[in-house]
Amino acid sequence: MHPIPTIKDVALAAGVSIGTASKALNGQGQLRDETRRRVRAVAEELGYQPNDLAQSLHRKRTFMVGLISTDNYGRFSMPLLEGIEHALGTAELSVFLCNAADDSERERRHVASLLSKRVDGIIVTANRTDPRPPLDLLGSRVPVLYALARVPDDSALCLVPDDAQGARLAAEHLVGLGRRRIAHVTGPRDYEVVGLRQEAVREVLVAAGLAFPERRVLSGPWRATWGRAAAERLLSTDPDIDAVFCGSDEIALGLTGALRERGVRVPDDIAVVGFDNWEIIAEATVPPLTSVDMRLRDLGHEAATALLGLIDGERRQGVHRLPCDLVVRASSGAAGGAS
Amino acid sequence: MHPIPTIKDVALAAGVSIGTASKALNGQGQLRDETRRRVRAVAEELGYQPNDLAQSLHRKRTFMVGLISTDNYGRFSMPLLEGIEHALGTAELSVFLCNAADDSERERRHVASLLSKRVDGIIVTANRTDPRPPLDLLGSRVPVLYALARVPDDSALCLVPDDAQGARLAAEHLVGLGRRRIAHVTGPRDYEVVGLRQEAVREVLVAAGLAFPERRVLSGPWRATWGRAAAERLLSTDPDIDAVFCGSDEIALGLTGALRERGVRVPDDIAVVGFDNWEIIAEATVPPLTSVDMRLRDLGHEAATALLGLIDGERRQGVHRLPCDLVVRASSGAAGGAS
DNA sequence: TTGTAGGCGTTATCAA
DNA sequence: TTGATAACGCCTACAA
Repeated sequence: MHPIPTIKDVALAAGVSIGTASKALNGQGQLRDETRRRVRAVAEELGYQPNDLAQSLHRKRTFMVGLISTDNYGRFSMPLLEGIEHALGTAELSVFLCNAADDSERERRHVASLLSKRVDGIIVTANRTDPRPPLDLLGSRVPVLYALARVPDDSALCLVPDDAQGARLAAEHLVGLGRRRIAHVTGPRDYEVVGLRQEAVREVLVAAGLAFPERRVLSGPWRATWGRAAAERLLSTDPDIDAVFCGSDEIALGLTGALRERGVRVPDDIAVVGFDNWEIIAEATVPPLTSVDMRLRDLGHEAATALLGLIDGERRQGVHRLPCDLVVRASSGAAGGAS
Repeated sequence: MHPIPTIKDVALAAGVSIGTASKALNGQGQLRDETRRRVRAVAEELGYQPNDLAQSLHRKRTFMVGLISTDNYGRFSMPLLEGIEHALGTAELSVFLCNAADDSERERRHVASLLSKRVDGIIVTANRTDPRPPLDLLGSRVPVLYALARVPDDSALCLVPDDAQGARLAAEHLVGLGRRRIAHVTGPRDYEVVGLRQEAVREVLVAAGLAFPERRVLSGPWRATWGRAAAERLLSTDPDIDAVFCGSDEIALGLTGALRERGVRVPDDIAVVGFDNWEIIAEATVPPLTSVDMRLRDLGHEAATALLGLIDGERRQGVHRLPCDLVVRASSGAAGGAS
């Protein structure tokens, strides 16, 4: 039994023709019950596994999709992957992993390979939602969906977190807790989300009749060290702030640590809210960090489901922004937040 | 051009037979140069992409491999994935992602699916190196390789980091810097690596004529909060220690933060070394953390390469332990470590 | 130098 | 109720 048994072997062993064996195994056509059972028994015994390649050749679907990621499996990819893989897995689709690592040449090669394999669709993921060039489909018409990524093309379907809404959640949370002088320590200005979130915060504060002067928006790298530096700066230039909304949990971790070392009590003196809800970081923070959750796993799930829709001929397009959650822990000083 | 062009379309458009077109495209057989060129030109123009499924059907290789991960894309998966995908990508192999999430039923289904697709091989990854049940191949003979995972089966090929050697690096580093009273704050005892590392540390200390009493080995969860708790415990029960080797960077982060808040200077009073070299964490630590690097990306690369070997008929087996690195930063107080 | 025919493993149509 | 036969898209002897 060295060679993998084919349907031919099954047919032979069961004493029927190939066609009959096929019907028996797929429950097609009219067969005597006994025949069907016999064929199936033989197949079982031989450990017969239908050859997907041959099947795909015949149907017009392969039940395979490509997943092209343009970042190096960063922190965001994982929950996204999980959601995608979960949704597709339940639909019995298989996923091809392709890491293009921002190299457009590799991306082309991956696309070519996927097309050769006749995947039913492609999902493109990135680690930032700023527009990227559309995937070059090499003339093909495969359905494509962008998750946590955006392209300038209006006919494309893109799923991204609703950063503005997430920021609003955070700001409203702090305002609702009575904080009046809120600072925003965020990432580099050339990230679209930095602008979106900042505007959202401003709207909330203005609506609450609170000030939000320029000096309370501090922009720097997405790192813990920047959080520390920002803490120093805030304490020296704007010592009366009572809350900080950070653009990432890393920043919040650094900031919180620096505040504590300076004797500032969190959340009593200054409440802190992060963004990303990266559990490891949020729970390593002291006290544990209230943070905005982009629900990337759900986004991945949604993306996969939407791709299935596209494959089935739906025509959705445009940029869809999925709502974020706020996960409340102790750092913001909300009642019961002592997680 | 709605339907994807096949070689038949190319042949037709080029005015040759299918066989001739095939030869022209693959550089087989004897053809007039002009014919070859013409066929290729037509193919190019039509955007012809050979159908991999059809090709795979009669070569005996699909150039696809399955990647089964049994953890939920944890932190270790990322570099591992990267290494694997990179190595296989350069070899023009495609990777099927399968997250079994420790559910043996899902694992079976994934294996069945992979076998149906006639993958050339399978890589199994986990997040801990304790023995797991061997993959049930459903009777098939596909080459399998375990990366960052181990099975009790001696004929299997498993690649894991050399935790003992890594721990030795850390211990020797500290001893070399003159530290004499070294504690080890590590993970749960039921992890194999916890025992391996602890033994390695002991050997190094004993060889250096240093004591390593039981009370200096503190075991708990792999989390920052445990690091904090351990710091308290050490300061109260064993206040004269001058170095701590932590079982993970998370633990080290928590421990270091707690030490600083207690007024202990790191590294002057107590040097700290972590394990994992998780950059985000190591650099969020104050001061930046010296840490053992398991070189997972290399391990992934190695794994993929080894799998290619198995596919080509090599017969490697057994557990191979790949050496770790020590990445020196400021927390251990080594000269020049002020990264 | 090129075309034909058979096969890779399956499914579906149509006779028998 | 079952068995040929023709695809699916491609490759490779072998024949012309």
